[in-house]
Amino acid sequence: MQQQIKKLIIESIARLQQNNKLPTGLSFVVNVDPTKTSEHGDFSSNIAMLLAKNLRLNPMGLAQLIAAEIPVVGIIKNIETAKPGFINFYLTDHAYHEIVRAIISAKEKFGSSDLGKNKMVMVEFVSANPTGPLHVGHGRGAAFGATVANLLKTMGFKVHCEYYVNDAGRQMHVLALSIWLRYLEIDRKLPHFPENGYKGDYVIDIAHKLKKEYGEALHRPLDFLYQDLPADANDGGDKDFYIDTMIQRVRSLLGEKDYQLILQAGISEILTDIKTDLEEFGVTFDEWFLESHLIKNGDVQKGIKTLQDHGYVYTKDDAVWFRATDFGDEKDRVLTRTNGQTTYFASDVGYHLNKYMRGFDKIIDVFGADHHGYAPRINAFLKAMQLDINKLEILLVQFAILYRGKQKAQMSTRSGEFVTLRQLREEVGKDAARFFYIMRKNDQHLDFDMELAKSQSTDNPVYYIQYAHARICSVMRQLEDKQLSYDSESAKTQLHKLDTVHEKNLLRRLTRYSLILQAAALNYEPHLLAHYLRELACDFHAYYNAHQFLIEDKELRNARLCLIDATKQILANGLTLLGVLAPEAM
RNA sequence: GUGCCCGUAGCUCAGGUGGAUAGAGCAUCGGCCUUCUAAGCCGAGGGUCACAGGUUCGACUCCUGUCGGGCAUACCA
Repeated sequence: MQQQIKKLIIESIARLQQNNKLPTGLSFVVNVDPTKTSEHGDFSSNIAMLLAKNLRLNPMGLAQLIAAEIPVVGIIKNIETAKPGFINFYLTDHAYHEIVRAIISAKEKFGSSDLGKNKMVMVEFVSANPTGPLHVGHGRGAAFGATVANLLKTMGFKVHCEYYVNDAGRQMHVLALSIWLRYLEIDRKLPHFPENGYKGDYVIDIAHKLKKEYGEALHRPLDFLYQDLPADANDGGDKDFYIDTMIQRVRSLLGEKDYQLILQAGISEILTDIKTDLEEFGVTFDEWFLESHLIKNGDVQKGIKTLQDHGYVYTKDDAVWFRATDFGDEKDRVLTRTNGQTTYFASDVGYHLNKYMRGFDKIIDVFGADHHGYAPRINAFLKAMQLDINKLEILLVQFAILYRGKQKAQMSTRSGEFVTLRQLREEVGKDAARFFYIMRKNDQHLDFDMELAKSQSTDNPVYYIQYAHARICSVMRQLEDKQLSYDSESAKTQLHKLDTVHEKNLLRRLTRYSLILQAAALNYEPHLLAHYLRELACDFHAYYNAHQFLIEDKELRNARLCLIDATKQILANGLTLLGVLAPEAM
């Protein structure tokens, strides 16, 4: 409808130019916006004010000139000009009814479009290190990424969801060490657990599984391990040096075969846990991409070598550096460390190279906010490789701060004191969690109040929306009890019966759905949809309280039921995109 | 110190590429269940859009500065 109105305006201006009422050769962009209040009609354009500026004309006069050239036919019921120079368009009732009919016939497909033209989009999200269960911070990335992916799919993009598994870095060794020490602790007391080790209970669980499977086969004499160890942090030493020394000793003590066995067992346990956790959260991936795979298949080295060939690499202090500062980063970045090992950044260079090679039209990285310093680095690399920077979209998800009432819940993977995503789901439920996570803009801090999410009351927007859906289902269920009928076919021609304020509001709201969906998808802003659904539910609840649907008047009953049927459909469509159930009864 | 994000009602937040009288929800106060689910509805109060300049027909929105908060500034991932 917006497009139609835009076209009408452009045609009007063209006619004015032909009649020499306006100069030719103007360049302008026509804006047509939905109005905030129905007093200003349904859509409004500021074109007259924009043109008046360049032409030095009176905006109001120009608005009237343009408006007078637009025929009042088709979807247009009326055109008015207002104060500074707005042109306001009023739609015919027929245009509104058309939307209802479209919803009823398109059903769950309503709102989707082919805007994406089957372009391939990769969305990489969550990508939490496989060193422990997902916590509530990861949950936000999961909900956000999954919803963005859903939205893009309905816009006709081909979406590929990917989880990048950092299974190759130092933290994996820390994990292996932590597991092995816990394994030993089952049978004996150890002098000290590393400050920087993973202290969560899940490590102990994995240790017990190893014990069950391998018995004491992984035991080793410990004299060597604890002999002349450097001091740990609790003794005023360096916790990294302490744990690295220990890892080295454990590797030689266990032998590479047994060491890898422990490490792989750890990764696979944790990864399986993450996978089922996300599945239960309604989040699935097309691919779990391993960092180790990237190293094995040579993509990391390939990335470094290409940079080298272009002369963007130098050696300093026996380390290999990328000249990131030449491409807008604040400092140069190490690719290969003095000890010969490649950095996380080197892996990411390889990974992004790999992503670009796979031929996606758009690549979206959803990062936690703590990675925001990372964007310039990646961009520097892309520029150096002369890859299209605009293909990559880095979306930052700010932290979710968990509240239990007014009490803040702190989290840290190392200390083992954190609220996991699983705990959150068990406490507030999947629906509330999914909704709360995307309720706020992604670059906004999120105060997640668990008490509120749990409460089954007015305060809770999830229930408010779901309740609207359930209410409509309930009405439909009671048709038979009351020995009434609903003829959806003839209802389509009886919509003119809808003329109350509540009905107009609801119709108006329904016409906005497609626009909101498009904005939410193309700007990666799922919160727009969440807010819209709340407003739609609000319009419905008001309508419900003001009027009866199951009434004697057959035509009016048909029309009203048709309207709430369409409302139900949009509620269901929207909730589904957000990963929230639309219950038939509550 | 430098970079990024943020500052809107008592609280939590919306306010596409500048638009009309700055909006929701919670909380507060006052009403509505012999009628389709009261997990609901109706009404009221509540604001120097952090502050100061600038750009223009018009600024919560864009620019500059100041103040305040968060995050980041590794040869960790």
